[in-house]
Amino acid sequence: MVKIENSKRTILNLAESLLQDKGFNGFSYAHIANELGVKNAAIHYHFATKEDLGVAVVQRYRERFKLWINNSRVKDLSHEEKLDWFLRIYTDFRADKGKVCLVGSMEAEFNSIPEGLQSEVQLLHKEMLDWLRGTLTEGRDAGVIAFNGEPVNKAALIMSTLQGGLQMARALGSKKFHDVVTQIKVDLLV
Amino acid sequence: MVKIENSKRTILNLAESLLQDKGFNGFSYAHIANELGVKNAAIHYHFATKEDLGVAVVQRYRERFKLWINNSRVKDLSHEEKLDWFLRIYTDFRADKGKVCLVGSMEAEFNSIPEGLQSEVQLLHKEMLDWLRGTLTEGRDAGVIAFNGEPVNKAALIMSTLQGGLQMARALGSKKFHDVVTQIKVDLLV
DNA sequence: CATTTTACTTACTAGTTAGTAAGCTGTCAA
DNA sequence: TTGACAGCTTACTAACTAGTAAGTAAAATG
Repeated sequence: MVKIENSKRTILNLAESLLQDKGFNGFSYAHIANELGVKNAAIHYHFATKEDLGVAVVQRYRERFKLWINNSRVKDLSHEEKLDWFLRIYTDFRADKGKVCLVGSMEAEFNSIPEGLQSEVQLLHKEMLDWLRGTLTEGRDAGVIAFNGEPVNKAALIMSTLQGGLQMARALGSKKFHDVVTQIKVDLLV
Repeated sequence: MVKIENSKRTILNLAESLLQDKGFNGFSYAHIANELGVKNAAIHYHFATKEDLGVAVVQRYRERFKLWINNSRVKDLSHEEKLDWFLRIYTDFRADKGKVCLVGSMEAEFNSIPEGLQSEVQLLHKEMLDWLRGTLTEGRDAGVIAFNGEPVNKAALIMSTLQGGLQMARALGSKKFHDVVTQIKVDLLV
């Protein structure tokens, strides 16, 4: 028996990757089991249902996001740097690796995923929007970024743009995503 | 035998609706067959494979878009009205009906759909981007809209925003999508 | 009227899906 | 050293998946 170190985390990592890659309806327990060299029952041992697995992936992501934004490495950045940090998550960890946002992937097939998962996605989306809204408000008050309209709407616009942009990058290449990020910044220049 | 009038078109309509609702991996031939009150073999008679069906849906959509933009009802609109027409497609026919864009739905699960379908999605996305880029260029030249940066990038941003915005509307309600459209317009005001 | 074609149905297949029940084995604590 | 438990495997199920082959009834065609 080849012992896999920290199986639960390994399964979560793989599930997260598959979610961003193929969507919730695009992967199966068999995919995960094969990749890990175990039987599908081993996955069910850690996560009784596929809904449980999906929920666990999103919950972990939510906790990670909360940790990041409350960590001094991000908290103590300037307003501009905070925005750059947020945009870099999308470019470095997603667009350049052909992945899409967890939120986007699951909202696209929102009506064909379990209810518990829908709720988690809702919460994650709200939390990210909330942080972005706050950062935009502070940045504009400090005079380092500029935009018309309500911060809450601008935050929704930027998150939607990044979400849709990652999907566009799938079909039209990651260069297109970088162009979109460039335009987001152009639209925020003082 | 209850004869269904124009079955092929009825199947395409239902498939298009299901694609926007649940994604390519989220519906089956059985769903369509049940809804139409026929057997799944009847669907295979019209569309041999699921890939064929998906491709036909996107091709029809591409032709429809081409017809629209070349029709005088759209062609002869003012620059502002053209943009409004484009945004209204998303609000009236998608957000307010809980649907997402065909392009967005299939790009989110791009890596788990057949190749022939990927190509069609690519073409549709390019064609829509191209029209939007042209419209933005003309509008700015005419002085009725304003934005910084390249029209090609602004077009990519707006389409990404709409695509991501529809998905956000799924989880957070269609009011949020209207807010995003408002912000798009705010960002284009002279 | 005979024949072909259209639009199906019936009946099936092989593969995949999430999920389960029971058994096995190495580790660790008492 | 015994027993509990974690972490699996083996072996299975029922439901669903896309897809197929053969047959049928009605309409179109010649």
